[in-house]
Formats: sequence, structure tokens, C-alpha cells
Amino acid sequence: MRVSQKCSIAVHCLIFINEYGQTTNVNSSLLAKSTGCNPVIIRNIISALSKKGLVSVRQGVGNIRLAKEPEAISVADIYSAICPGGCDNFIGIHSSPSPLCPVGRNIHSVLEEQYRKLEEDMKKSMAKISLDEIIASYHQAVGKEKS
Amino acid sequence: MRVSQKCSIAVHCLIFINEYGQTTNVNSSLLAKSTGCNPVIIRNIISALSKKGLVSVRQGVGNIRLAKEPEAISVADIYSAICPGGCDNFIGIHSSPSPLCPVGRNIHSVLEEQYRKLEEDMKKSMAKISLDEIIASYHQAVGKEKS
DNA sequence: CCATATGTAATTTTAATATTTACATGACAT
DNA sequence: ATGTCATGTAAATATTAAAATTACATATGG
Repeated sequence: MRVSQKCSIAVHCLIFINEYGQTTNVNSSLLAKSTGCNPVIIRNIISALSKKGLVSVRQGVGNIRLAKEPEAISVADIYSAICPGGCDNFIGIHSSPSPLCPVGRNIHSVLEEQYRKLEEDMKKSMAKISLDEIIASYHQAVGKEKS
Repeated sequence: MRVSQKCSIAVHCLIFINEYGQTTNVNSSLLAKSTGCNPVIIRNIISALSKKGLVSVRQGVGNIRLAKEPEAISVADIYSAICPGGCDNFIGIHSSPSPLCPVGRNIHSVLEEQYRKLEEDMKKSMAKISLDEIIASYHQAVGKEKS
């Protein structure tokens, strides 16, 4: 598969925004510090999320906010925002099968047909997980941390 | 994600073995030619499949055969043979979130909990696809090729 | 019109994969 | 028994995809 850690960074950012967006001017450099990754990566991710209407952000200002209620944002939304076109070939396919072999000539289309099904199922699974639920799990983790 | 193209190569090999295993001494160098990848990779893959009882192979001889009927082999079997322990973190997680931030401290466990669900669902999807079905799709592709 | 922050392109770095090399081990034919 | 062929595996190298960095244009608001 090929889902990069961008999905994870995106979820991290969304939790952060939900927790602190009301009280703080959340910007890419703050998110970069929290996630431990580069501000440019953050900007790309936030920009992608913004284009899909999941967050709002203003150039020159920052002030990143959730643009939807957490229960209306699913992991599938995040995934498709980050990997437009659905992270094609999320399972890698070997690039140079032999054109002289019948299997080699057809393997690509055969695998793609099967993998398409897997990816569709995966999206359904992702659609079942809401940001709301993730935030609840986060709060639980924070609770345990204190005790 | 982290599923390398090894899964695809494995499927390619299994189709090939099914098609030619009866009539030919299939060995790693033949499979390497058909898949266009290195014999060592093939040997590693075949060895992994063999350890899970999906194929039989004899050192010094080759003669790789399916050890089960195609309808008894699922993509999940292949996947778990190739990625023992289930390709941990099939969605990548950023490695250095800030320990100074509550989100940073907890993101790892929160994501893992969610991703575990996704991976379980994925395995179920993979279990629904049998080699038999893939071979049928392959035969169809070969048929179209001729016309 | 200056300070600040995003948007984005281009380059460099890094880390994950695959390839290659090398050699030990097992099978079987002669 | 021994020579040949193929697998099993480890270790080094090369390749490639992903992320980080650099650089600069663009938008906002004081």
C-alpha cells in the first residue's frame, strides 16, 4: 500500500484544531511543532483539507478552524482530501512484467480489478470512523494520562 | 501504507504456477522472467508462501506447485504470508510528534486503535477474494486479448 | 506599506524497497 | 561420490518514493 503518513498528520492536525482552534490562532508553524514535521507539509495538508471544505484557513492570517462539526468529518473524507483520486495503487504493482508472457501481459488489469474492490471496501471502513469518535478516544487517552 | 508490490508479485506467481505448473518445471528464474523482477525476491516470496502451505517447492529442484486448490487460497492468505504480523502500520504514522503537546503525546495510541479496525476490515475484504476468482478474471483477460 | 502567514514550486535529504552479489545447502542424474 | 542445478539466506548496493528544506510569490490586516 501507499498511504503515506500524511493521513496521520492530518488527523493529528484536526484533533489539535478541535482542541485549541477556539482559543488560539492555530497556524502551520504551531501544527508543525505539535506534529514534529515540516510547516510546508502542514500547509499542503491544510490546504488540501480546506479545498474539501473540512477546515477554514486564511492566507496571511492562519486561524485554522474546523469548517464542519467533528461528527460530519470521516476518515474517508480526510483520506480522499489527502489522496485525491484515491491513492491509486494503494497496493504496489510490479512495474515490468514480461510482455512475452500471457500472465505478464494481463497481470496489471487483473490486479487492478481486484484492488479496486479492496480500495472501495477500505473507503467504506474509513467512512465508518468519524473525527468525533477519534476525538472521544483522544480524550480518553488524555484522561488515562493524568491518572 | 506499507504493502509493497510483493503481494502483486505473489499473485502473479500463483497465477503462473496454476497455468503452467502441471506441464513445466516452474522455478524462480522462470518466475523472475515472467514478473520482471529479481530471482532472489521470487525465492523469498515463494519461500514465504511455502511456509504457509500455499505452494510446494523443493530445494535444488524447483518444481513449484500449488499446494492447495485455488478456491482455497485467498488474497488474505497471500497477504499474511508475505507480511507476517499483518504489515504493521499499513498506514504510516509520523514518527516524532511533540511530547510537550497533549495531542502529540497521545496521537500514536489513538491512531493505532483506529487503524487496527481498518486493517481488520481490510483482511476481511481480502479474505473474500479467492485465487480462483482471480484466475477466472485472468482467463477472461486472455480471452479478450485474442479477439 | 510593513509584518506575518499561507501557497506552491524546485531542490535536497532520507528512508524504505528492490536489486545484486555471494555462498551455503539440498536434490538428483550420471 | 561427485558434478550440476536450484533453492535459502545474508549482506552490500542501488533505486525510488516520501519528506524536509529552501525560496519566493501572494494575501491579510494593522
